[in-house]
Amino acid sequence: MPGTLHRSPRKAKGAGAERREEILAAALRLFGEYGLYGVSTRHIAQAVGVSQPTLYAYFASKDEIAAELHARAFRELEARLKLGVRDVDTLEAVAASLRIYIDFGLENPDAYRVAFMIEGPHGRVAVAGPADESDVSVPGHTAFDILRRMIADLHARGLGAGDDPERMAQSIWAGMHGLVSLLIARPGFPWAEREALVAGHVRMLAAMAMRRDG
Amino acid sequence: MPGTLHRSPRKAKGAGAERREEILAAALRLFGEYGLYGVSTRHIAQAVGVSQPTLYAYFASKDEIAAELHARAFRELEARLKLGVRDVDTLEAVAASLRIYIDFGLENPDAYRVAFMIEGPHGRVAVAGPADESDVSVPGHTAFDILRRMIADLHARGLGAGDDPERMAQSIWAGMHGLVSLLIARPGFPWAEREALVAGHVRMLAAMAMRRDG
DNA sequence: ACAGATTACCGATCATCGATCACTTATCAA
DNA sequence: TTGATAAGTGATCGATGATCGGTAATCTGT
Repeated sequence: MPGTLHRSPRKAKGAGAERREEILAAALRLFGEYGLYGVSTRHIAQAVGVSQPTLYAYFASKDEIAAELHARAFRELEARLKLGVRDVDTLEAVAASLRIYIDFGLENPDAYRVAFMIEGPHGRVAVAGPADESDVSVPGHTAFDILRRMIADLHARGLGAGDDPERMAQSIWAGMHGLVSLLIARPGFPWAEREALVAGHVRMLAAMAMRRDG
Repeated sequence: MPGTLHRSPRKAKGAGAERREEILAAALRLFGEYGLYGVSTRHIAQAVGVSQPTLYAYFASKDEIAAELHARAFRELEARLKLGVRDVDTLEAVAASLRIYIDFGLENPDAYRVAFMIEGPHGRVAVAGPADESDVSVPGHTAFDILRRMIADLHARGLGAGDDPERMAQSIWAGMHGLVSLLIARPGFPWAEREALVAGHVRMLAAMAMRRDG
């Protein structure tokens, strides 16, 4: 007698798309704690309270769950940057804008890890949507564009004149990603006090973005 | 009749510890190309030309293979740093020392990925030896110590006086790791010309390490 | 030359993994 | 009441990391 069930599916009416959110919430928590490859689809299903095949009614694969979290993390980061990056006339203002990125990563290590630090198939970072990263529609490019525009803004004001703005933006991005990813990946390292470390780091990067000498 | 074999084991006399090296070489190449979780123990065994259980005669687990590669990558990096980091009296000299780290990562992306970028069990970076990263015997701390001493050297000469040397060293390390890991992980991103990007990045970091203002 | 110990290796097998399948149950529209 | 649809399940697939008992080649001591 296969397929017999004694529990009642659909606990409440119109549970429709909420299951999908439950799955994503559980997956985000578990991926952050145990890593993408340390969590099985059965673990996720158990955390949600459904059977394992049920996940495949909402996602085509485990990677697609990670890709959705990846895309959402980028959208959240972009939303924060759009709200937070305003005037960039002083070093403190530039540093504050850069902190938005770093604070996002440190406050959402699960999302940041899923978005930036988990190796996907073939050693590449998992990307939702088109696989061609030169496509500006790929999540993450919008976030980087905000940084790029900020640097271009500074350049138009005659700051950071000696360097190509594009290169400078990439250097600054790398500087921010490096600190966030290391703080997340190596919690056992004897780091300096975090607030001072982050504050000094963003001031360093902001100063480099604004310096007038070559 | 189980266990029957028609090929001859031990092709040449005294092949003893060479198998271990063959396994490590194959694993390094495959991990770099397909990622730690994109390569199975059967793939490694096939590349070496042995059966899969044979790997377990030389390593306790797949993770131990990765851990050995991790430790070797660190030793190689440390050797390069010890040889290359000398006088740090000019900005160019400091930048050249920092380039040793970045060039190592870009020239050995397989090793760098295994050492710094692959998430291990429980989302932590896989580490050979003691799990306590505050232990200085952990691979990687020696490499960082060289950087720390260089920064302390600058500090003793009255450069970078405004900042805590330890914090500065961690910021610089993060800046280097960020660029290397992003260049490796996101090859499809529209990066600026690599040589100019790297040269500008290390000059930026070196300038921060040596600046006299607060 | 021979016997025992050691080295190096293999086929078979295990639990678990991501994924697919046929099937059942609950709900709703006609 | 009936048919369609949404939602979920147990059984099962090939592949994975790891373990087991057993075999063939080599070495050592006599």
